[in-house]
Amino acid sequence: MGRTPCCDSKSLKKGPWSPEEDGILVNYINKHGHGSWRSLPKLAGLLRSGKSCRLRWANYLRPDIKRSPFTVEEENLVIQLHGSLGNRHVAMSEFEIVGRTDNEIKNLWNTHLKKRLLRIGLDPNTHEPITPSDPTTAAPTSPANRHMARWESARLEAEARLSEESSLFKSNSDFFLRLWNSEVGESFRKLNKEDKTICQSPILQTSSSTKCGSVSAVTVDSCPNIAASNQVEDTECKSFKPCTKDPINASNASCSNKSDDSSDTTLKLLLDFPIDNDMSFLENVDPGIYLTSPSEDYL
DNA sequence: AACGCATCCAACCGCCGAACT
DNA sequence: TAGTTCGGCGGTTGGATGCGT
Repeated sequence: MGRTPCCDSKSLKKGPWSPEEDGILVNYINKHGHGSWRSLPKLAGLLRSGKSCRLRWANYLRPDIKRSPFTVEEENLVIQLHGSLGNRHVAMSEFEIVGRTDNEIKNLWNTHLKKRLLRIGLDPNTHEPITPSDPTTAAPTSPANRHMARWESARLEAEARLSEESSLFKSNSDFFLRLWNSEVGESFRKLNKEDKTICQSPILQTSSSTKCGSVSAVTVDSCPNIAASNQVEDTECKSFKPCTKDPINASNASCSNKSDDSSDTTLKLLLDFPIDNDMSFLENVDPGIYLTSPSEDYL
């Protein structure tokens, strides 16, 4: 019973890839496509596991990978998306951040962005300001830091929104085609077909850290207009507060049992995203604190 | 120059669901 | 249907490199 093993794993090579191996893999895939990763190493003449070949190709050799450093816009987008998607780096890389691998995004998050959030007083897991009552987090939460945290949240929110709006209007048809073909579209299709709540969809079930109830509260906090106008009354996911500034969240907005939700609604939610962020909290604040604001002090 | 520490990132590991026999 | 492998994902590791003392 069961499949036969593809090869003797003991004879497989591990560790860094040599340029020769890279060349063999690239040539083979260019000629034949990767096909079955399981049989690729044998057919290509590599002493590697199919898994290793797939990783090498996906994370390094693929021709559409950007090798340049992350831009500030990309970094901000990653932070923003992390608030919505959690650690679903693959979804970020495939859907939103073109040319970046999930591994790159993962590394960026773990080495830079997590620390950046901590430094401005935000919990990287929840994206909420760290409270003094939380004994596991030692970051200071002085009034100045809290202002900085909210300031940074609002700034990231606005930048991500502008970025997405611009890409949305640049290629509307392409955007919605991608949206429909993505997990989001699949969720809509399943929703209509099975009359189930999207909270039970594989998209959300597979998310380890951002299941239905853990969409970024900071996002909502920093755009109260949305929290008030777009918050979905939720029977399945008690704490779900979608901030529908992005397609993913737009889909999450159907987290209620309203199975008649449609892409029209999603589009409306997207387009209804308020232009004005509530920056009133910046009033009555000593302007001096912005001299060391995060935007001037990128880590 | 030598050392220790911090950071980066490619690659591996472990797990899970799908696919296969 | 059961047992096994495959493919894919998120988490983690460890060697290479940079930087400060």
